Amino acid sequence: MRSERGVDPRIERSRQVILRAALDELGEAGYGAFTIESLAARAGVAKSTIYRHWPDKISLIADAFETAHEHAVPSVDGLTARESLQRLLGHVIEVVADSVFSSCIPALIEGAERDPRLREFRHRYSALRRQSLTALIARGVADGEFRAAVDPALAAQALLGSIFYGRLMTSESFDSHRLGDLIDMVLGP
Amino acid sequence: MRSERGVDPRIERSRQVILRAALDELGEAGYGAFTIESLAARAGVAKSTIYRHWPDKISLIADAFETAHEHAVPSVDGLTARESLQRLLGHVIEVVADSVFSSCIPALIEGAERDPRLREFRHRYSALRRQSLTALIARGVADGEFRAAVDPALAAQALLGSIFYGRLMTSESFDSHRLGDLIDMVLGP
DNA sequence: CACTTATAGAACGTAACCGTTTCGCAGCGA
DNA sequence: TCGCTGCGAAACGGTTACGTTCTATAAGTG
Repeated sequence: MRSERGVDPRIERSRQVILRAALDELGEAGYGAFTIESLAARAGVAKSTIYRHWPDKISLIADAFETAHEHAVPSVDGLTARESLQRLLGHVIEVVADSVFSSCIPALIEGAERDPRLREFRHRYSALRRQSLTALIARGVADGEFRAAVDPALAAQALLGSIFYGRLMTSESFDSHRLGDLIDMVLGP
Repeated sequence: MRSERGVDPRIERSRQVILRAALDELGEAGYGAFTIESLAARAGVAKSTIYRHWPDKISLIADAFETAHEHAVPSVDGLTARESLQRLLGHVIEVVADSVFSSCIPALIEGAERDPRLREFRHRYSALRRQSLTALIARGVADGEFRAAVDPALAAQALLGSIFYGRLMTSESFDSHRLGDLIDMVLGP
């Protein structure tokens, strides 16, 4: 038995290479056409290596999403609620418009429809972001920055919904130049 | 050669049975796991019959969406813009929350990512609805029913986005009791 | 009724992917 | 250096779906 410290680095190295390739593959092939064999080819790895680390396709995909979940969220220290919103949503727009993760969103939605683990991840993923937005909006309402009648949770959903709707149902992503207008419209002055 | 009028009714009957079953299958299995063989089994039809009507899976799916596209949109004659919005969006909420079509939305999104024909359909489908909403909102703005600063297109996207975001990224669909609040928040008085 | 033809059902070869196993190698820790 | 073990590569049988072809049936037409 190996000691805790002296873990063979090949294990983690393989894991990272495979998980990264998994997101690429998922974005290109989609949830249904994602296969272990094509992943192995893309990652430059033997099929048996993948099966040594994960029991099945679902575990691997769920793992890949979890691992990629560490986002660089922009700092909002010392900003007004409106400025913070502008910055956070601007970041969402960027990520949703173009990133490895972005191209996986359709696959995530499709996968979440079939598998409870992906559904759980998707829910956690969206809930976290929505909650922080909601808290921020609530602060803005309390400070008189936004209209008093605004329901923070509903507003957060409208803002995020605008961005995701563009990505998922139309062919263009949200135009970041209109973010200010969107915030004004939903939250008022 | 047959006359134009005396077309064999078996053809159209088969088409309808298959297209209907295709939506069911698409909703249950998803875009990737959709197969001709499982569709044939579900429709109670021979595989060869399907291949006689469509050259491949994509054509069939695109056809199924087109055929199912005839919606019963509620009448909005003689209503104010706000009342019309309430009714139209209420209908969207119903459809998105629960219908054969609803369960196909994830598959449509996934499929649109892979195939230009489905992308085209999705775009047309969403654009139509968005445009009629936009026109309605513009009317409300012109009539002073909504805030003057409202951008109709942006508002339409925010309203629809709220509804679709709930369906696609969270586990709950939009609560129709909050529709009034949503409209008030986005469009003011 | 006699004809045409769409369909059901079965069989076919092909291809992809499954998940497992075996083996030789090379990177690793001690 | 030695022993361990993760890895690449290849092969395996099994399964599923592909798209095509054939035949008998039965529904439609005139």
